[in-house]
Amino acid sequence: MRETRALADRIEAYLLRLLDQAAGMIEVRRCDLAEHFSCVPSQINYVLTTRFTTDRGYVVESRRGGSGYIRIVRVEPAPAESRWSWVLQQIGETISRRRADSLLAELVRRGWINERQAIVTRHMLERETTSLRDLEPEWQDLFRAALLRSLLAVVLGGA
Amino acid sequence: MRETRALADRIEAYLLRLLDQAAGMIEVRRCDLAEHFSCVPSQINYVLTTRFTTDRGYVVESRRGGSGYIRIVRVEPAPAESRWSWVLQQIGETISRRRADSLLAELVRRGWINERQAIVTRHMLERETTSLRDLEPEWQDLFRAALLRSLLAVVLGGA
DNA sequence: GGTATAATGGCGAAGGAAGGTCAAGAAAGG
DNA sequence: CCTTTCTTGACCTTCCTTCGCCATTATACC
Repeated sequence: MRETRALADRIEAYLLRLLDQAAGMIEVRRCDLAEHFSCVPSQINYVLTTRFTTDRGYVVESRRGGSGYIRIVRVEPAPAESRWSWVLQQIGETISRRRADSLLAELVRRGWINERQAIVTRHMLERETTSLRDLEPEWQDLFRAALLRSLLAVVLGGA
Repeated sequence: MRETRALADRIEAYLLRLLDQAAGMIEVRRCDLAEHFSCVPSQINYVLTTRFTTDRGYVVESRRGGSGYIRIVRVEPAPAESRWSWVLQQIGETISRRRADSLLAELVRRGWINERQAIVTRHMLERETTSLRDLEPEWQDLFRAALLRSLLAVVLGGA
């Protein structure tokens, strides 16, 4: 007996429905969900890691131990999917100072961030990268990329 | 019959409420609290050591023996000191994941950032730190501190 | 004043209650 | 077929709760 849709899809749909009803933020218990769908608990993790990713505009937090929980938050305003993925692509795995600067300039030109945000971001990028100047150069570009991704996630995410 | 929230959380909430009512400084008796929540006294110690830490801006003093007490003081930034410099001081040179979580929780409690900002920040911290997991641990804490400084600079408008 | 006793609080180990991770195999899709 | 996606199960980590025993202080009694 084959289900029409994969279990993972049904769990995803269920969580999305809950999110709609609850204004974008829910807390569930992994074991409850697993029981509800008669599956192993780790199936829930699979759904979370494949469906509720940052790229799609979700943040998942959890706590272990007694009365633990899993919290799913839809980040608002959903960082306009295409916009965000474009930015991620521009940043890539590593990014030089020069490329970071020009990317920030481009974001301002497009009106995605304002001048002030660009200035603060540039400043932090510079300041914190040099604070780790003892690190080998290849790590620095990796680090700058991580920093820039995070900063833009916050700025573009309206946080 | 399972409590929705963990006992430790309820005790924390209770103490925070008392602190608010009492302008940031309270004295309680461990045994009274334990009785009030129908738990063993050491549960109180657990709450104190996990919730009312220096990272979150609290100082706990106590005295044993007859008429002993536990005093909890919320440490506010000195008037001359800006929020930003207080935050910088809390972060320090390096910061663990646990301490970062604590600090973010306290910033939310103080109303300096909102829940959503904290969630996104926490998530970025986690995500980007593990993306550099091949780095030696001491660098990771250094990196986390840099990341947290930068993110909060943007969110709080510091820098 | 010294000492015994009662009244506090502190500490660390042990157990329980969640959730997380990883890898192997099955199913589906191309 | 071959690749990708899904599903499961065994084992791990984190957080909470309780318990037993220890340390310190005030006070009553001599």
